[in-house]
Amino acid sequence: MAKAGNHREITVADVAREAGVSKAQAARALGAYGAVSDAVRERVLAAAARLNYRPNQPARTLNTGRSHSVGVVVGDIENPYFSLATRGISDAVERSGFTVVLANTSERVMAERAAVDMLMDKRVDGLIVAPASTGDSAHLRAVVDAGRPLVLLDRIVPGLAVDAARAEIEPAAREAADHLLALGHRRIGYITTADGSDVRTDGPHPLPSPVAARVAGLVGGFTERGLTWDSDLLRSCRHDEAAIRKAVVDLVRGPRPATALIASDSLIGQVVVGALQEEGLRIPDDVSVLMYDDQPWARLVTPPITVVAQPTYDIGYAAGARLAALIGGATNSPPLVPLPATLIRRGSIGPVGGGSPARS
Amino acid sequence: MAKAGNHREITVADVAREAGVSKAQAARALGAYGAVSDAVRERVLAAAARLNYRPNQPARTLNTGRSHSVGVVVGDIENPYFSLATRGISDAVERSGFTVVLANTSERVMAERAAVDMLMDKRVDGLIVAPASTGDSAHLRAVVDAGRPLVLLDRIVPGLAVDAARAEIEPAAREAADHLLALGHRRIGYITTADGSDVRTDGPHPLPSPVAARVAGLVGGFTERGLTWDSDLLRSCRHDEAAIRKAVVDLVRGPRPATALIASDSLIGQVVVGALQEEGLRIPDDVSVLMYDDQPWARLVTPPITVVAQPTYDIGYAAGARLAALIGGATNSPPLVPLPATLIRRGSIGPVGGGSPARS
DNA sequence: GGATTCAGTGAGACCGGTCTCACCCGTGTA
DNA sequence: TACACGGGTGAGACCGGTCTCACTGAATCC
Repeated sequence: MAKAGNHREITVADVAREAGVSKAQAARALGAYGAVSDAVRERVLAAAARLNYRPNQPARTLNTGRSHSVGVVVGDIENPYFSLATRGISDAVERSGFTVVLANTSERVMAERAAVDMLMDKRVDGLIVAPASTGDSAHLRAVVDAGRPLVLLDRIVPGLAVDAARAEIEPAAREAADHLLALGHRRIGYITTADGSDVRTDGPHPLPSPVAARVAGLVGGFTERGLTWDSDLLRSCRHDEAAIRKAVVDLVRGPRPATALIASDSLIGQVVVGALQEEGLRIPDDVSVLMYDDQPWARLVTPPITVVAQPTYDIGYAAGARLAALIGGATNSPPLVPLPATLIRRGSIGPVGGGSPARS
Repeated sequence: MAKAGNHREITVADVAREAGVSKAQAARALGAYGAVSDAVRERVLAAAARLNYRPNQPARTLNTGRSHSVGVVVGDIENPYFSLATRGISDAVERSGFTVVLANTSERVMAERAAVDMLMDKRVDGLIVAPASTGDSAHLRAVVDAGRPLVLLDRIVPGLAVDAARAEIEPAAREAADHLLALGHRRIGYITTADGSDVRTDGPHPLPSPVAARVAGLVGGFTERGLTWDSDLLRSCRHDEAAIRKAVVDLVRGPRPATALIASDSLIGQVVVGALQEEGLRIPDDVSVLMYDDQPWARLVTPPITVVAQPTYDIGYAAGARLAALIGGATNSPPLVPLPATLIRRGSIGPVGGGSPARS
């Protein structure tokens, strides 16, 4: 009585008995493989329908090795970037008959490792991971060593030769930098929540993480003009509203205030815009704002926010489609290419000193 | 060579051989069940670590019947409501060692049925479903008949006696109605994307879907004052931006224009605010706006939007926690109670005719 | 001191499918 | 007519775990 299951599960054996054929034939008819006569197939299918038979996937997985599911490991599903990308992934893989097993990591490498292990134990057919760190990727290497298809999302891991679905950020970042510089901005604050270790403002970026690409575009604009971007203006804070607010205030109220602020994603952008409003600073008269990731609300606020938009859904879809192809063993499927990101000029970037001084 | 798996999987038998014990003992040590001497356990664990053994979950599931995963079926993960609720679910069930298998239905009952079937086939230990329809719930009934724990999210299905994690919408809806009525609004448009069949404006609502609860609160405010809400003002459109825009224009530009608009969720709210801006109508001077579901951007637009906020994350978390308890067979776990929704007054609702006439 | 208990152990059945293999039988071919 | 071929069939091994069961030997009991 402990288990409510007085409904014993219907198995192929039951169906076979009902249809008056062997278990093997019933399985063949139900699994649509091997040779089965029309008469037998019909009888089996009818019996299955009568008994309301449902196949046991884990049993099937056990000896085929295929689970028809893919693992998706993201930092945080409540982040609009990831939820939209996940939708794309989901749409793509479901077309190929896969289901999505989701894991959040809260951007913690330890949680990511645990999630990857668990998904591997579940024998997912493939994995899509938005790696929390560019270093510390032994668990990802283990995935490819085990021969399980892996596609990265949004971020690249140096030295890990796997496909990555992402946007080509740097040109748009550069365009945005040019836009700001042309309007006289020199003190441009950059606010991100990535770990400091992920961002390098020095030296070349052979395999940049998306944040590094954003920063690289900015730096490129400065250097081309013989200027240097003051890297003190880079604020890498905890993913925490108060920390972001503090960074904003620091940047715009400091001794040498920033005249423009770049938010590394839309979650940060929300806080930046809110903090500026609370500080009584007008956009773009007092402070110009650029946000990464377009969101519907960016057009709704006053002024509408200038953004660098990524085709997030498409990135997710491409990741899912590519993974499905890899699982299918399709060697002819083209590898992933970065999708273009575009600068959308709206009203949140204006000339330096466009308004009356905010203070003093 | 077709299969890349030259790395044959390590099994308990391999570990047993390596440790010099029987398969049964190795399994017991690894699975932490049964009686095992310290010496054997130590040897087995060491051997497992040496061979880098990982358990095969599907095999485990096959004969325990437990997959340690729960299915989550939502309309659309890219909807902020669902992505936040999913995060809550995920956090809750992961605490109990479950992983989340996600399925989007695009609010189509057919897709929902297919998703539920697939998840049942995968032998998920329990299911959380945001049902697309209040009717047509045979597939959900089948879940409970099969003895598999089920928790509904956000919506209720009449006649289906299962827990539902949701907000108590009606009081807040009523408060919002009173707020609008007190400011003189009589022509209040309501825009939703639910199927028309889900909304009843007539008769009692013993088990209302959330949309019905929202409408019921509105209607209640009218009837208490001896007024009637003109149900022509209810627009139930396809989930499609153009359709929503058209509904907005119809309502505010018709022969007897609405003076206030209620958006049934934040996705609709975005479109409503955008459409109003494009129409050159000022909020709240020309049209007042109420939105369901608070979103960070609602505070950012000018004026900030008055909303009915739900504790979405908590609703998801409660659903996940309850499901985990049900799976664990905990009969002492309290059933779910609706969480309070609250009206947050910001600046988007004003008196009727607060501004100069918009036209004519 | 003999009976009882019980932790510890290994053999092997079992979960519900898939798949190999041997076999049957009707047809086409030499 | 003898033989090869191949679709259709059933018995049973197998996937990788769990779990029952019988058995051992040491500790406990009377």
